[in-house]
Amino acid sequence: MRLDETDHRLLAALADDARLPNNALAAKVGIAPSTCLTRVRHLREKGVIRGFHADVDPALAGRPLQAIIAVRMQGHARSRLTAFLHQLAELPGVLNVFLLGGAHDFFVHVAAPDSDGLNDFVVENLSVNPDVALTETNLIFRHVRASWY
Amino acid sequence: MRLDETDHRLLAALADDARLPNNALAAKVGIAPSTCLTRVRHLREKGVIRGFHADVDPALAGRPLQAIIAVRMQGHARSRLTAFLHQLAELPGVLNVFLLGGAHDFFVHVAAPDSDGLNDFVVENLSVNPDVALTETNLIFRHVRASWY
DNA sequence: TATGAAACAGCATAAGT
DNA sequence: ACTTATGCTGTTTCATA
Repeated sequence: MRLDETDHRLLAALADDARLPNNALAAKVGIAPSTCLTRVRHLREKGVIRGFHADVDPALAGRPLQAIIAVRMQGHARSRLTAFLHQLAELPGVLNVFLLGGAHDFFVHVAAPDSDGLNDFVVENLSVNPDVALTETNLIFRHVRASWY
Repeated sequence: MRLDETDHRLLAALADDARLPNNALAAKVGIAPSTCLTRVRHLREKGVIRGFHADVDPALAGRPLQAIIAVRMQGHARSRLTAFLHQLAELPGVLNVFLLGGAHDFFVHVAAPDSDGLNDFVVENLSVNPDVALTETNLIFRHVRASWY
């Protein structure tokens, strides 16, 4: 699939404001509303746009403490990596999970209510798992969601 | 600010689908549309909802190669951390920037068109900066955006 | 394939209970 | 906080180029 300049401008506009009405979006990009509608629909159907999400501030939603936990698995557990990836993503407070190549196997981006909650998360969901070799918790002081789009 | 059960359900629903119409949202949560409208407005005004964004697949938008680059700064550059944080967030291809406590100062989550593009990013934006002590590039094989909400 | 017009449907808003 | 009513805007379809 090939994206032209107009598509990129549509993506940029919707990444900035997912609720931009079709009329306003069309005007912003310089095409007719009907054209705009079909283009956006195509972008969704092709999977270029995966969805529209509200960006909730974890701190104001009761989880002020964020961390990225680096996880290394035991060598023999390689076959279970993908299953574990999705298992982690279902846990409360988990924001993102990254499957990596390199020194670590996972980065788990998590938001916890407090220090105890974070510790509990690591112990109960990671350390307790015999496939997990080691974890390394990095506290997040600031998180900037970039505008790219 | 205190969030009740209804607020949490609103947040969960909008985090899942930012474009859910107010009517449908109200029905889903079990409140009247007008009540729903005012509650969502409050959540936005208070900053609990920071915005609504389209989730664009970087791979299908011309940037199939993702990485998380760990960055350590020189000791004397601590005062410039925040400025650098926002500077990084403006660069093309940058998805997230995390300011950390611990062994590393930053994690930079970036999407590049290819291997050369990724290398260029690290060299031109990080290595070239005298405040940067070292970088460690971790390739991302899979990325799951968790459903928490 | 993009456009423009016109009919339709559906929502946001604000009143009153 | 809910219900109802109103005005309006987005959305869709179709014909056209």
